[in-house]
Amino acid sequence: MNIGQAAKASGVSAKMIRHYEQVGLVPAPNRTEAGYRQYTDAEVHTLHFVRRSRDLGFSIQQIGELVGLWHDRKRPSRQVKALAQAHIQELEQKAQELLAMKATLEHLVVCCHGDERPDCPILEKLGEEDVTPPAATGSKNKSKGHGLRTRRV
Amino acid sequence: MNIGQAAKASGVSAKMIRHYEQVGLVPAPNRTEAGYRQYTDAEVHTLHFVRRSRDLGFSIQQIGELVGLWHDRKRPSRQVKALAQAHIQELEQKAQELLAMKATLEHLVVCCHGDERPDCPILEKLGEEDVTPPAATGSKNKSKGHGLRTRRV
DNA sequence: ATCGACCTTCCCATCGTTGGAATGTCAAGC
DNA sequence: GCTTGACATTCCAACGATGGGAAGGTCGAT
Repeated sequence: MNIGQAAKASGVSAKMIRHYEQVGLVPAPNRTEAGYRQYTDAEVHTLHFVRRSRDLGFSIQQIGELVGLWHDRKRPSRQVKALAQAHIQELEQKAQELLAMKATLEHLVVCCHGDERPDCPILEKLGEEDVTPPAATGSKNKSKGHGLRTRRV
Repeated sequence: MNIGQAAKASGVSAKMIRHYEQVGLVPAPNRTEAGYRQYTDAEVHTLHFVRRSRDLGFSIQQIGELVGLWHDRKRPSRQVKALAQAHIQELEQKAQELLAMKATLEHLVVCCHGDERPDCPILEKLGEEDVTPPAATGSKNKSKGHGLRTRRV
């Protein structure tokens, strides 16, 4: 299987397959004499696994761990579960941050009549003091870490 | 005001102030003979505005528009409101995507006993067919655009 | 004069993904 | 055979926002 077919079969673009190989997320496949990558079904399967992990928002590094655990038949399921649960926490936190922003913005938006007149409470509030006064989520977690971005498909 | 003071006063790091200037988000301030940037209160105010917009998850480009509207005394508030509402939509969509991932993952996690035994439904499901079967959010919106990431503070 | 705190510009890294350019290879048609 | 088009290869750069650091200039105070 060439990289193009592997891409179609796995749902990972050829570009990304090469990238994943380069960063060591997946092992380098065999090559033809001309240098073309040749993928076995097992390798495509791994790529598919990676793709679905990515769809769940795992970072490359986390996926690396998942793939490692996946290939290790003796891993304790505890490890996998812990990884997944930690990720659930991240997802929850990110979502709450976004929703907090949304709430703040909605709070501003309802004050703005949104017509042809120039006076706009949204801009005024943004220009004045602290936005986000209403009900901080309690935890002072302002999320420092890596971005946790959603797929762009 | 030097850039350091402006940074403290506005909540935008000196690094980012220079960056914003470079990408044209804020105008270049006057300089001393030695080349030091000098910020007026009005400029610091603009930086503060930028900072708070950033806190609400607006992209650089959107903030550019907001700043433009902010400085234009005659803008119709309708424009601002529309911009804000569009952003609310983005935030909502992103949050829902994250929560959908979370739901899927939780669905996998409850199936895993998470002990010392190696069999793990999480990995099995990831390795098999389509994850995310339970209740797609209806909209096929897989969010293509720019990342919409949360601040790292 | 010298020290430390500040400023300047420039380059690099992150994270995941995509784009392009320049070049090489394969399989098919004429 | 030879051309053509669809593939493949590599390398280099970009996005978004931010941080880190080097190498050097400037300020204020002792």
